[in-house]
Amino acid sequence: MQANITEILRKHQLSITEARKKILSLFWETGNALAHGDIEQKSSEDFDRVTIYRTLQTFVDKGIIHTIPTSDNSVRYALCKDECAAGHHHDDHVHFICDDCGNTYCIDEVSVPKVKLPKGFKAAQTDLVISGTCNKCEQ
Amino acid sequence: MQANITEILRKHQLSITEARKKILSLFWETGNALAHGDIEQKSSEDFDRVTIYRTLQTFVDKGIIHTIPTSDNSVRYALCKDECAAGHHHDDHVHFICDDCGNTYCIDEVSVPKVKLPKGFKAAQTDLVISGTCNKCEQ
DNA sequence: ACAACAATGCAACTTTGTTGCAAAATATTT
DNA sequence: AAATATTTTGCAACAAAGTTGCATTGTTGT
Repeated sequence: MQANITEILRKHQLSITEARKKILSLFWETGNALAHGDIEQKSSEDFDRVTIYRTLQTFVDKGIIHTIPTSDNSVRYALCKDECAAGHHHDDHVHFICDDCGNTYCIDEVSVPKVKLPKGFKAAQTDLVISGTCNKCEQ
Repeated sequence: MQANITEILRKHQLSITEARKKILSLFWETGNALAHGDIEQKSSEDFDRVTIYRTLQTFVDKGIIHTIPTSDNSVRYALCKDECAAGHHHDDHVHFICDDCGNTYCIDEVSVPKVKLPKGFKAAQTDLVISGTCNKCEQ
């Protein structure tokens, strides 16, 4: 696993640093998406806020993580599938944000349906974000 | 038109104030969605920042406008259709954000497709946000 | 081990969003 | 139409989020 993480960094031509290893492993451990604030809480003793900003930006640029739009001004980030590369995101799955626990999931099983846009509109990226109650909060 | 705006406010049991009239008319004039920042730019001489925050929040609560999630920490707002009421938003249309000009459109012609979620997940709201090139920026 | 390069931390700053409270505006009552 | 009650606004002060430049530290390749 630890080997796995350095491998990912290497594959994307990033130098192996403590901050990057730690932040990347956070994504692996938690499984679901993280907001900047989440990461800051879980590693504020280890790293400066600025480093987190820059690391997340780097990961997005390199196609290691992708952003998930939200309506509450707290963009979430989640690991990309292997097909994503620098500048080419292919995260065509549904994202689910639980109103209860706040967790954000990538629903890989469901893919985003193709949508026909009016004349002149060209889609580059499609984001389907569903909010509601997740399977853990549901009784 | 001006009559129209006060009518909308009255219909939602809001007192008629300069700030609300101005902000609401901004939405009518521009046609497409506005971020808080946009409104601040277009009316900073007339109103305090705080008033804009509160007014937008009030409009969302009352079902006059709805939010559009984004990946850049700048939630946009757009006018709701008539069916929306306090606490009950029914904005099941697609949103389009142009990467070029930054404009955000409500694509009323296209409605958000129903999605089947894994067991235990219950959808409360579904947002389909497409980014790319709009019909004005497309040559 | 060394030089070249990249990443980090720090400080200072800008922007964005929030809260309490007094003043002003709007609505309601008589 | 004036007086009262209620709501909204502006201000100030603050908190949180995000950015930038630069010196220091860490990483990489030879």
